[in-house]
Amino acid sequence: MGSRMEKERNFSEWFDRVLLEAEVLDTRYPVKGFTVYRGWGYRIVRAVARILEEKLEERGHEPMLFPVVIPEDAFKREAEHIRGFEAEVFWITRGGDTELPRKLLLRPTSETAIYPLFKYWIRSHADLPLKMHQTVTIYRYETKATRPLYRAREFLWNEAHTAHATPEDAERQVREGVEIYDQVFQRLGLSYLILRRPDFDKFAGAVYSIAFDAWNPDGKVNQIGTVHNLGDNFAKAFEITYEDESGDQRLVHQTCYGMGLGRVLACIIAQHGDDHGLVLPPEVAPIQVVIVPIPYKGYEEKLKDYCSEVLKVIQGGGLRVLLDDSEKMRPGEKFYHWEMFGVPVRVEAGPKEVEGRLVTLVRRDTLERVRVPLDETVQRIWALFDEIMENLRRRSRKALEERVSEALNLEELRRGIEERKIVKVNWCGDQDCALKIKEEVGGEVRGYRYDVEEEPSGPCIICGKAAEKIVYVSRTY
RNA sequence: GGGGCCGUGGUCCAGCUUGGCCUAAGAUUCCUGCCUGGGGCGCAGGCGGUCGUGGGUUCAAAUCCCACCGGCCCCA
Repeated sequence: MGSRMEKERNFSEWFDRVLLEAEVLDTRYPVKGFTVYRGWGYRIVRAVARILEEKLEERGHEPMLFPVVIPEDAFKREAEHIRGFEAEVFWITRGGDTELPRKLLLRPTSETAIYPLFKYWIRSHADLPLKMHQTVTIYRYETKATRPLYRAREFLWNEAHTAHATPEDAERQVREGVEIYDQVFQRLGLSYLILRRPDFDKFAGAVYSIAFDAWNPDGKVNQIGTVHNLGDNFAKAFEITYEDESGDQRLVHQTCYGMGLGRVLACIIAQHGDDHGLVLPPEVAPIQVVIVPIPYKGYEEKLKDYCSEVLKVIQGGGLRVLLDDSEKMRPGEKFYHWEMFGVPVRVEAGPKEVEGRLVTLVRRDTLERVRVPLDETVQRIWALFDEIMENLRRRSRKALEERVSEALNLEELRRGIEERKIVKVNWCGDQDCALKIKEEVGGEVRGYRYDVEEEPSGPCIICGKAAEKIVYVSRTY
């Protein structure tokens, strides 16, 4: 492809092209809202999932796998929850040509699948806390426009569900959930705001919700994870009780949290990518190092031997490496190719390197090159990985900071949203004022900072009454 | 929920207004061969299309009409 791709100028087009050319997805599957993960994309997603699963299991979450179908009666147990999801449910009403006596639905999230079993598993305080997680696909009949990775009707996520003896322990668990997600996202070099959602926007059935809103080049925030305190709402609906030390039956307190793996992938692509394509954090790159030989007449044999040696050395360093010795592409073409795929480090080896027993290293994030001795190569690559991550993290954080602005009146807010900013405003806490904001400027009140205390700097931007919180307003996916 | 735009070999797209010279043009990709080789090189030859799907109008439809499927954008 000869033409330029400009991420900042036309994000949407850039994104679609990267998905296609870097073989992340094939969006041509002929059903709205359903897409195919191709090898490169799926390997990245699995790497992200692996990091998360490891962390969850370190912290005592047991992996499980629940069925995709939920019976109608279980789904309808918790009133708020139904209200939140009913409009988006895919129903199974027939088997062959038999009408099912009991309708089934495809999970839009798994609370109502899992909690009836929690009731079996939890008998006494000794069974608590109960912590599980699963990585599965979920199904939501989205009525808004679908978008690959950002908003689909089938998507991959990991969800964790926990049950506790006390509200305090559930509170502690919420903090743990936030911490785990924060650590995973930090490892990927992503930047986001951790916001407590306003009550009108919390998860259906929750007491409150916390969300990770990541910045996106087009100015719409990307919700990559949420953590909910469910209180005893579901425990009441599903009669999940335990016997405490004094022999009384008590309701459990629950939490759940979910990470949208497709959205995390979108976030990696959107935050780190550049006009050459993907830029992958080394930890999740399917191939971390690609060796590109630079042939020259009369050097064929020597070069081939040298490249095999380089390959062995790098493999010996525990790196996922590919020697691209195909003759289909010229070196320059290979450079562009592997840059599109986001391979973190390229190793070039030509006549000069053969002579001096050197290699040329090129880092993907800055495209800077450096020539180093072969016997230092492995350690230099590992060091480069650290530098790349540090740079990606710094760049992304700076981009977030530049995207956040403040507004003291509606006009400033409108301008901020038009400029694709995430705008801080004073808010009284009234839902009507939040609705007014959306009507007037098109951005939504996403909530207030969870990890940082922020005092309002003036009255509510809409009604002028005393402000309760500083909230962040942004367009959304 | 409302409005607009779009769908033509793998990809990007011309043709559609004014139906017939369309047996569908071009670029790119892909295949064969030669030549190359430190940033998308060059030459020659070749493969590849139910014009999104279904119906309708017509002597004649990629082109006009209807429905559906899929995609994009804007607004609420």
